[in-house]
Amino acid sequence: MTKETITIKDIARMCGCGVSTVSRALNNHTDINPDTKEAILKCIKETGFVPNSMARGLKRTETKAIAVLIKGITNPFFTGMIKVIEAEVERRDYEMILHSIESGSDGVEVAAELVREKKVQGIIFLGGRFEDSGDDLKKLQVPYIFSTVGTKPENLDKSMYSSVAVDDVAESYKIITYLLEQGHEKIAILTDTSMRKSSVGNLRVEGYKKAFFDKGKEVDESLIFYISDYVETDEFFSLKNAYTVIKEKLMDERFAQDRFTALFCISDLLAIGAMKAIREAGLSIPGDMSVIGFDGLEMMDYVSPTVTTLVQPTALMAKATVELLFDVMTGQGGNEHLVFPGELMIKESTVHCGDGSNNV
Amino acid sequence: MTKETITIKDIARMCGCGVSTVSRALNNHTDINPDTKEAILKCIKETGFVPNSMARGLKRTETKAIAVLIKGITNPFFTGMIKVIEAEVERRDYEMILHSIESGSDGVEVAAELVREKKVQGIIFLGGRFEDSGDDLKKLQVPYIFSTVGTKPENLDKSMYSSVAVDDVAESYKIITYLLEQGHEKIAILTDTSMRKSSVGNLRVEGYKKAFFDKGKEVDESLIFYISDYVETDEFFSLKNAYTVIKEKLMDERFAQDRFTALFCISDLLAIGAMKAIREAGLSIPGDMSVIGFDGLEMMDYVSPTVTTLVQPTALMAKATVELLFDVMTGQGGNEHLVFPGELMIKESTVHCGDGSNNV
DNA sequence: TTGTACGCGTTATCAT
DNA sequence: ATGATAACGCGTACAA
Repeated sequence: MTKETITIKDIARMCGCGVSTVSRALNNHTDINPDTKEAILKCIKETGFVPNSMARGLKRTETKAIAVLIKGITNPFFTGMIKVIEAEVERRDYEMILHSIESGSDGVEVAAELVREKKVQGIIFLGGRFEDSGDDLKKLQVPYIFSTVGTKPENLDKSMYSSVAVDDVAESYKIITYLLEQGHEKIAILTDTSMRKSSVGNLRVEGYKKAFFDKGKEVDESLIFYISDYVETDEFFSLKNAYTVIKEKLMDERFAQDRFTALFCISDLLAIGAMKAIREAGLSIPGDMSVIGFDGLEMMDYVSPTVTTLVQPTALMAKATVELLFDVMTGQGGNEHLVFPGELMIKESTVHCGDGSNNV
Repeated sequence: MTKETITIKDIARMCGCGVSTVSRALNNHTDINPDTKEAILKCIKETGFVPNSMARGLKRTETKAIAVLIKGITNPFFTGMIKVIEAEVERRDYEMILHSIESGSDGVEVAAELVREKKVQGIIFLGGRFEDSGDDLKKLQVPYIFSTVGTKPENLDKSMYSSVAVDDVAESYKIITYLLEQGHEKIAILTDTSMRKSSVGNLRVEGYKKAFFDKGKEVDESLIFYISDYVETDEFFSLKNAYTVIKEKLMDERFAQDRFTALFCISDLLAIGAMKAIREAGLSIPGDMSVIGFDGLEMMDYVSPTVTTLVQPTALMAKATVELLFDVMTGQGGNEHLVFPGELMIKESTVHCGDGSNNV
């Protein structure tokens, strides 16, 4: 029952050779007689011997492993990317160590620990915020890449890391321009927080303002809804938060003549939450209110009405993330910053302003 | 820049003591002067020293780590549980090694590897199928628990493992009974596959049949929709699959007089997909068709109409999973099989048969 | 209570 | 091409 742990020494003894020869066979070294190698490998297979990775890691400088640090594991947007990343990493015969980062921490400490303890060769940060992590990141001894992270570290040269993302400002600009061209004037944006300088949310707010500016329109700051003003949580991107905020907004303005006619939510999940509040206020989508999300979750095409959203090419981005990281790891290339184009998928939740309103 | 790796020796030298004293301080040994211990811990904190887990694992028989093997990481139902499990494991000062299992494999081999290489002390299987894994599981040297896994291993005594789940048969029975009492007679069920004997799907089909039987009604086998009959994929629980199957079913039966009036989808995701197909067929929910899901995803309360679903107490189940595993690991208790009660949350998607139909 | 020295299983260096 | 041996960083007898 209790299989005695079999070591490299046992193999050596059984094969009548030294441990170093066995090690050579294990690690595909060239300086070994093919015949002895074959004999050893055969013996290994028979005994079912597997090298102890602890001992291996203790001695080896490098392990074939990378780490993926995900902030927000409940977000379908990220889990969708994990699947692709996992496949890509496995294809390269590397191990992927997956770690979920609790809200509050940025995970750089976890990353450092992973480098120290598990000797991972590279790190993928999936989501999260890193504006204040420059100094900690500098201590990281391995290449790292920010994938779909809007908040790059300040205080850190761009040549020190790689990144893969969409252009948040430009894509947001695209969205708002579309709404403006549909005749919407009072366009609200639901974003996370104004507290951090360079969050994804603020980048998208930047695009929002830019679009207004370029059309020669003024921005109504009161139409920028910050979730952090209403709820006390780190998990901004929740259905409930969006619901709560929009509910309150619509109560305030319900009887105002000039309610906003379009709402851009900076994530699809927020859009789902917001839409419930809009419906409960007795407003029809898109008749009374156009809604746009961001991410391109599969789900947006399955709810009713289907939701216009900016689709991020997640599969491509995930692939590029792994490819870029490995290129840097193997020295085949330097750090790069890849920007992928999003695509605005027009669905049922948006119409020309005034169209389809429910006053039949 | 390049922070030289700091070891226990460095700490010993800096504190003017031997390595064993440092080790004692690290591992909360009793035979150490509280003062020296404090001084050492202070020094450790200042230097940011962290013991190398590889070296530690090489020496130690046991590592404070458990593994969580998740099948279907894109499923919000599971990721929601991960968060709780993670917190609970951390609270016990253990490391949680998270591994996503690709579809096709049951992950038992991965588990064995984790035991061998990472020396994990216990394993949580989150989702998946294990009917044919009995023999492989027997070789596992550590306690393991199936959490929200409907397909327990055959050919393996129940005292060999623990489990946490709802009673799939009973909860399904509850759902169908409710529909029958609402006057529905032709009730369809959308399930995954008939190929495996004891899948979650088949357990729920069993409850479905039982409910009919107990009401003295006959089961119409043609109303049991198996996704595997229509799509060739391992990922049965996808929006798209549900959509495809129900779309086809409604095309077939659209003009039949006796279309089914209620649909029970064995997961909430399937319900979302199915509802799109139902809407596209020109049918109203719940007017023409009542729909019920299973799992209790938060999202079900945010779509329109809100969807009646059987809520699984995920937080409780996740906590119980960790607690039970640790009890077995520490020898504080034997293997157990916990069954949690689900709760049928009635929402807008279900009505009494005939009520609210759209022939105004 | 504390320090010294050895061993955990593997890889890398060196001699042969 | 091969084998002996020294590390890797830590835990722990054992000695003091």
